[in-house]
Amino acid sequence: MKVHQFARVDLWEHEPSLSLGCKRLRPLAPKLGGNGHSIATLDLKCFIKPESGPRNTSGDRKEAGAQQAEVQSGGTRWNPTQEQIGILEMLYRSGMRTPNAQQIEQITVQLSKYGKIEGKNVFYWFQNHKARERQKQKRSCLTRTLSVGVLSKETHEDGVAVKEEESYYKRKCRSWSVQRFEEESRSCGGFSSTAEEYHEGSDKTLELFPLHPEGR
Amino acid sequence: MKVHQFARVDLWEHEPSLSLGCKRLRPLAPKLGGNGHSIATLDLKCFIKPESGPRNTSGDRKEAGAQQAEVQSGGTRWNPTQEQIGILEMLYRSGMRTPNAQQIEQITVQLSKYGKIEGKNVFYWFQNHKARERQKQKRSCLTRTLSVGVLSKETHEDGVAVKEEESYYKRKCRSWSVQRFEEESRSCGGFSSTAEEYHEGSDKTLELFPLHPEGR
DNA sequence: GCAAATTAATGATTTATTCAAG
DNA sequence: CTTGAATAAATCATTAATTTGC
Repeated sequence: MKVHQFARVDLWEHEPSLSLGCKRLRPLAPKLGGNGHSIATLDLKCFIKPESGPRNTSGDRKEAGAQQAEVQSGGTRWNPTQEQIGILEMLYRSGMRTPNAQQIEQITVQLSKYGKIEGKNVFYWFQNHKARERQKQKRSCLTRTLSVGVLSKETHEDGVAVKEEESYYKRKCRSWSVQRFEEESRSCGGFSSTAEEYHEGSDKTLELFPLHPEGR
Repeated sequence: MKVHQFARVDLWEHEPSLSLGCKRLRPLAPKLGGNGHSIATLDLKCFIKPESGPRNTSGDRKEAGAQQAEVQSGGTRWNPTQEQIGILEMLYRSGMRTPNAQQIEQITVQLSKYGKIEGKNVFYWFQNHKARERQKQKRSCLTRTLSVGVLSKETHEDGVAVKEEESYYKRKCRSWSVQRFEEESRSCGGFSSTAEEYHEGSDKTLELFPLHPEGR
């Protein structure tokens, strides 16, 4: 293990312009742009832009010079339109789970036709949808203690073949009475029919994009 | 390999335009002063740029000399230099825990003087450092049931809770038969996951940045 | 001493939880 | 109650340390 020893670095020595505080900060252009940067083999959220934070109810202080973006319709959280949701669900059903940066970008571009939207919304949507789907499964599985046992085909949870050794789940007890189901849940019939997600033999591996390389 | 076919929705009909969402609009005003919650404006990773793909560097084993930073280029993972680590730790000690986008950007700019680095590295560093600090605390707390606090010297695992983890790791058989004991102990009082802030002593009066309000 | 074999750290991602707007 | 947003925990993967046989 290394022992860090630092040599009195003089932080912020130059660049007075970065005057910390809530003063003014220079634009700081995003670094990408230098050389060939369009490879994009991976990676994701580059979409959560600074700001968009909830605005302070008592006075939304924006510092001077802030050209503040387009009105954002309220500035709160994204409120997806039906079209947007429809498309997202379709993508989800088709197997997409964790879109990478470019995919998110593309999706965002498309969805923006139907309403205001940012990349991070897309990113979060997939995160949440995936998580809640899983959650629902678990709960469902628990509720009806079915022992299907048959379908352990393990759906492609991720659009990509899940080569997980399965048996990863071993989360601890949570609020729901679940817990002891932890072990079982993933094998609880690779997604029983309750949810409307997968259904229909769409081999889900249809993938609209080359999904994330994802070494795992 | 599978051939991707896609759904009927004619998504992606046009060209991507590739402009990456990461646009930084408003400067963002720290919410601080708010009441109980509202994470102010934290938002983060807008730094993981698409690219930086892992590059297989056959060979290129760098000699572990006194210093090896700088070139780095290889393309694998970030390998912080001592200076970088020093600065990061200093910031951490001064109270910074979850820097927002701008802060990350600034830090990155500064740290790049000492070696190649990207914003996401900074982001991850804080995430990991914070998490591991907590983890260590927990472990420590568990090990010695006392709460004398202070000292936080080291980790003498007296076998109290150190052995259990065998079962926790059902990784694929790695070569190592490790048994790392990183685990829970949720019962370790005084350390709920929603704990406020974990300040180890230093009463950061220093604040290089407007510290994150950190509501939670 | 040295390099392969192990082990400990820790960078990078994904998943689970939490919070609160609507 | 649903779900967008954000954070924390878990976990995967690679690299530096360290140990070990020569």
